[in-house]
Amino acid sequence: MINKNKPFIDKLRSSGLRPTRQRVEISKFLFGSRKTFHFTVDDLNKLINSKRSKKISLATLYNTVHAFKSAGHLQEFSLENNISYYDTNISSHHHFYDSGKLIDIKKKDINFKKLPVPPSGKRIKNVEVVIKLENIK
Amino acid sequence: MINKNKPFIDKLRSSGLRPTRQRVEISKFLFGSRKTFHFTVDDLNKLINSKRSKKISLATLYNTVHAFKSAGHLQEFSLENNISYYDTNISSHHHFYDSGKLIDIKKKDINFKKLPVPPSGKRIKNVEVVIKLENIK
DNA sequence: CAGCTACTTTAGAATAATTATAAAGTAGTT
DNA sequence: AACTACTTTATAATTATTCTAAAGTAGCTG
Repeated sequence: MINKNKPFIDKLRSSGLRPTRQRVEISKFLFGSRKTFHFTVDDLNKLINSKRSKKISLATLYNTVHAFKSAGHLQEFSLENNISYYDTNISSHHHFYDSGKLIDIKKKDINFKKLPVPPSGKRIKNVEVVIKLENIK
Repeated sequence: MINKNKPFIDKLRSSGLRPTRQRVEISKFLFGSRKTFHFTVDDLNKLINSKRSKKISLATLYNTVHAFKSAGHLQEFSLENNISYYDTNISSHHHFYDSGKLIDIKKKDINFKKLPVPPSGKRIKNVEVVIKLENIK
């Protein structure tokens, strides 16, 4: 019973975060399924707080998402609408982007024939590809 | 004398925009040099309005930048900080991104060996690559 | 060129995502 | 059980952007 939360508690502990009720709940929500997904803090607020009697404050959602990002459990990115999107898929991969919606592209589905040399003193941290789509009329 | 503004006036007219004093000034600032660059509306505000007695209002800067974007004279994109960046280089190209700064990568410096097939009914509008850099320690 | 009309500019208010604040609560240690 | 540092929370503050509506202007048209 209490064991059901163990992996989430461990994940928090190993990231230097105390396993509070709120963090465990958010953790389960974000990492409890094999499926990865994209979300905004507003999504998270609606999805987590609609089904629970004890609401988690927006500030805590922000705090926790930032903590997870710093710990490397989430990837952040921003689209044209200037809202932060988060991705529970932290393996290197790419995206289709079509009218506000994101679709994952597996890393192996994009290969480079040629990449530029970074400026001196710098090295490549990661490569992000966004393929914008439009309707075929 | 008045001719100096002709190319900017023409550019505005051909985009269906009336050549107002404000638009011509902004146009000269953005497109008056051979060098392309990246900027935010806040940058534009500081750079344009610091050197002029007749200030251009922020609302006009936003309006004009949006109009130029719609006309295809500017490219918009967003980074992690949820601010809109604009690029006066509208040819297809890519970017290095390093601690808030952007460096252009020529299109020819990135080639793909493999790209994914878009979902049905959709086609690729464009492909944007951002290469994040880090310091070599 | 006077007058008209639709398009522009503008100051300021409104909005929305995010961050800051500081008081109350809690985890983990002693 | 008590203590302390870390957390949560409601709320205020901040910031980029958009909206509003009134005043100004460009480009006809007669």
